[in-house]
Amino acid sequence: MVFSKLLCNAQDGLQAKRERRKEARPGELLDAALTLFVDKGFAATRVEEVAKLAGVSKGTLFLYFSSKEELFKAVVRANITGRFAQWNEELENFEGSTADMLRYALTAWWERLGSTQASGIIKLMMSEAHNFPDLATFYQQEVMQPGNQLIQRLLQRGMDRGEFRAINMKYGVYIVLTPMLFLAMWKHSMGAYSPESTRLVPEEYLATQIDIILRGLCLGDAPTPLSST
Amino acid sequence: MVFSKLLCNAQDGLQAKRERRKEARPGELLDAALTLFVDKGFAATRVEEVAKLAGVSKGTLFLYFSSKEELFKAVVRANITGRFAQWNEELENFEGSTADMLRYALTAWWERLGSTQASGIIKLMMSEAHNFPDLATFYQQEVMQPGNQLIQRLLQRGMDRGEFRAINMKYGVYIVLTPMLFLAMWKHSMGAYSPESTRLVPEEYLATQIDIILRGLCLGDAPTPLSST
DNA sequence: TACACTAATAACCAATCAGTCATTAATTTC
DNA sequence: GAAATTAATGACTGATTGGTTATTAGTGTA
Repeated sequence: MVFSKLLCNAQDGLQAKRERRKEARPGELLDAALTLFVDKGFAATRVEEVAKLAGVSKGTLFLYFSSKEELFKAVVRANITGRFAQWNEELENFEGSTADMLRYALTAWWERLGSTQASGIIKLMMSEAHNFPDLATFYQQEVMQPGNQLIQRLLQRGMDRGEFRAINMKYGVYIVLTPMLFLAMWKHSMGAYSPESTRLVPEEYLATQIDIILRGLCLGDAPTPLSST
Repeated sequence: MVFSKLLCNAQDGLQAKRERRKEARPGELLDAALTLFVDKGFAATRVEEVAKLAGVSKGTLFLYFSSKEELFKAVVRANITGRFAQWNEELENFEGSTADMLRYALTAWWERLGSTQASGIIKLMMSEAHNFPDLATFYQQEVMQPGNQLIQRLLQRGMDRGEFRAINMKYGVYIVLTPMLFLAMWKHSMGAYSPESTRLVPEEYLATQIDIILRGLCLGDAPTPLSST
């Protein structure tokens, strides 16, 4: 995070000395853009605000990014793509039960992505996908697809080892995906407006969801009343 | 739906005769606004487009709605608020098991809201809540809060009758809420960009989720490996 | 210190768009 | 069928903002 520097630049009103820092600018602009896009959405964010938060003029921003949309794409690329390598490896070498593996995967997701600013990008994508088809396609290929495969391998392991019951793989993936996406969305939208009594603590929410999923997924007789209508 | 009329008005280029229809205008404008807001989001929708789709001029729109934001509020009011009366009553008088009641509630939600244009409003609220605080508050009070209570009563019934195991009520509500919100979001965002092989069929998705939830919620021993890390 | 190079700026432009209002015309009344 | 009423219009305004460019100034070199 280059943020203390950023804020410093932006703050002092008295004609901050004009600095030439060709290397640092793109990263600082990207950080500023992430913050504002996450906070206000794509359309509502003004490029001039981004520039200001990064401590440069609007003209400078366009020196490094050819348009607002390119800036957006760069933010996504910088923050999400490429996280999967480490994750894949970790799970590849996981030793314990698949139930524990699922717990680990979801918890790690929360700690490394969900609880950080990066989760705002997920919300952003869900919110603006429809208005930026090419970005949606990019995100689908770079993020959703690898994520899907990762979850799928996890579930397959559980079934292969006789820990999980056999379920339709497609919807199994969504079972795991759903609480993650919900959490990322909720945190950045209605969550802020729910009254104290119903306010969600992310870690507790995740724990509950994991518990339900595992009860529903693991082998064993289905409990009491499961008659279909 | 007043839509055939709408489209007809909007279509024929040759100077459609100026009509005075004070009663019909608001409803037609509301329908047009719903369509465009759902399709493009609040910020990206131009009031002039709404007017055009409704077959009137922009000036006429402002004759019936004092601002774009008021128009948005009116759309929410017309499409979501007030659905709860019928629903509450139906569930109040429900006879069968609580598992069946949950199945019924979620299926009914899908048929009456989720599968219609109205689900777009849910997506819209999640997407733009942060930028329109007063609207978010309104939605929280008029939609989220009654919905919460409805689910809570359902879960309480299950526990009171010894069908569900005792769980923390707050997170129990989110267990039921999550798949609904996910479905509404997904359908209007990334869903359109996922490849055929992972494309979700809403009814099947819901059925899977209900199954998992009920296995996780209903009484009975927790299946095989549930050791915590 | 003078010069060359280019990072950074700020004034500017063109387009967009929510909201207004004087004017027009459909309908009702007498 | 003329006058009165008001639904509907569309040209206009003012504010905003993405993007451009001529100018300014920091930095390294000789």
